[in-house]
Amino acid sequence: MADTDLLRAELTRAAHSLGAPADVDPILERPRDPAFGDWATNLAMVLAKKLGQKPRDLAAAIIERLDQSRAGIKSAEIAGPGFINFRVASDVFAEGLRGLIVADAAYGHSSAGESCPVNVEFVSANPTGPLHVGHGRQAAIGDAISALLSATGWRVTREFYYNDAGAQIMNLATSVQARVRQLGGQEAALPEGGYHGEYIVELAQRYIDEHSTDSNADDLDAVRRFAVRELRKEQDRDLQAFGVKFDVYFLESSLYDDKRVEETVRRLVEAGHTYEKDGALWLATTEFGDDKDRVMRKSDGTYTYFVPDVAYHVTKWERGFSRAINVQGADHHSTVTRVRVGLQALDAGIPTGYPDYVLHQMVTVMRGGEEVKISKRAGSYVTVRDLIDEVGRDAVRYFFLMRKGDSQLVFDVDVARSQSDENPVYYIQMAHARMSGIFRVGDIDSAAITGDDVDLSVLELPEETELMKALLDFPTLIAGAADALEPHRVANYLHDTAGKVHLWYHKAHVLNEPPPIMRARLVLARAAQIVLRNGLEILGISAPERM
RNA sequence: GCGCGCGUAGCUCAGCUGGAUAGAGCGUCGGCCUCCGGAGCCGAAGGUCACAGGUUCGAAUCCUGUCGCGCGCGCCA
Repeated sequence: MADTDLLRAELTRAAHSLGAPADVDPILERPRDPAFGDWATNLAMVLAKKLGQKPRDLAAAIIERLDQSRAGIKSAEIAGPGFINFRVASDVFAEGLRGLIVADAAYGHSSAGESCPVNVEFVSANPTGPLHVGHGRQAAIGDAISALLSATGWRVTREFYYNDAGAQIMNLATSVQARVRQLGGQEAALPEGGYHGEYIVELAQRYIDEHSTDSNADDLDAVRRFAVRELRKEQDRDLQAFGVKFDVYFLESSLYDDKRVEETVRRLVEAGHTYEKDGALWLATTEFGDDKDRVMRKSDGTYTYFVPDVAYHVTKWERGFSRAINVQGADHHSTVTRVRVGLQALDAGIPTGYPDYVLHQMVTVMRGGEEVKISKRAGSYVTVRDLIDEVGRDAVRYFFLMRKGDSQLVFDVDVARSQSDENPVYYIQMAHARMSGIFRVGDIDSAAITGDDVDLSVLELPEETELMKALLDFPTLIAGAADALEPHRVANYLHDTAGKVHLWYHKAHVLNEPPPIMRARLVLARAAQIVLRNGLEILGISAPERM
């Protein structure tokens, strides 16, 4: 139903009749300057060389062969070095708006994913402390990617992987144990590389309160179970406050319980890519492009983290996820090669690029013009909870999503918490609230607006045309953002579109205008409201009716 | 040293997978409140797209090199 399909088909037909290869795929884009028209194509320039003609001559020939009414355009002009600029027939806009309103909550959605299962793993924090800002960025990005994939027809499973089995968990347990003993008045040093955050002391105190028979924390296993359980609860609370829900929580420890780790080692050995050296078992990852071989089983008999990671991804594959996406901080990028290589070494028919990775760069938190590095509770890092408490869920989400993942992000707390025009998230929400306000003040049921029997050709202001174009671009934008796994495109689109909404709102009154004008503008207001709401929905940000 | 990412306005960043005169917000300067909410709108100034080559009709975008910043490079996760 894309409004460009007809035009593209006509262009293809015209190009073929001029001798273009069978696989021509005309590209249509919005000209930078709206004065050039509604759509432009570089088709003539692309074909000029192949057909041995001058671009402008070719453009003229293409236009001549175009059935303009069938293509849904009212004019086609040659410009510059050989662009063809089009103006669409006004009923194309009208039909687009009506279709938008009928689709309502489904507008922008598609069935491109054909209900294929996809696993999106994100956050995956160790249960050794509160979630930090990096986890926050992952949570926002992972959740938005999941929403984008759902909207484009994929069957999404949001998954959280708990590293609850490794050495760092023992580290946590002994850290808490030391704090318990300190609280009991004993000399007890934190272990090497132990956790220093204030939250460890809090955990120790609660352990004492709840375990009167073990006031010296001699039962290290009990301490471990207690600490992991409490920290998982705390992480769950933070994620809930952030509005993120997971479908599956996968425990690393279960891979040991189910013997999947050993099974994976066995299969790797069987596949013939392993060898023993210095008392350890190695995987020859260099055979698959890694820069050095990796240890699988240490000389002390335990496994490196890499083995359960591979075993874990085997379960994703075996659970039927032909597509898997991992959202991680760039500080983990070395695992990308290793996991993929490990899967390849199994010779199990898993594709080379499995799983997909979306890596995001580091986050810097600024307050008062200075970098914030310390959270009192967590010690060496700022927590997600700190940010949510200070600036609110919507602003935190937006700020984590407004930038491309692969550039570093500066989170300016002062801007995020300001309730003014400095703050882009309020700007977008305000645009939505304004559209809602029109219906509220006019006492009109927005859901009853259909656009049927309304003459939309009276929407003639340039601000109205620009707004309509933006609204009709939404499905393409969503498809592109989902395809590229780049939710920041949605954030930027919404900010841009909100600007067009404000502009129009300022320029054109809706209520108390002559009935034909008012009815047409109500349709536009309804369409804008739907697009803003659907876009915010994908980002996990609320769309308030009033602010 | 090697690998990955980044370098665009004073600051924070977009730039739709190679297109037309380089875009936004903030900041600076100057305007607009009988109004469906001013949490808004309009205008101005501000650029060697890090640098040097290359590819082609056409490069911020692709390739090579140099410089700078971040992250990673363990029988840690």
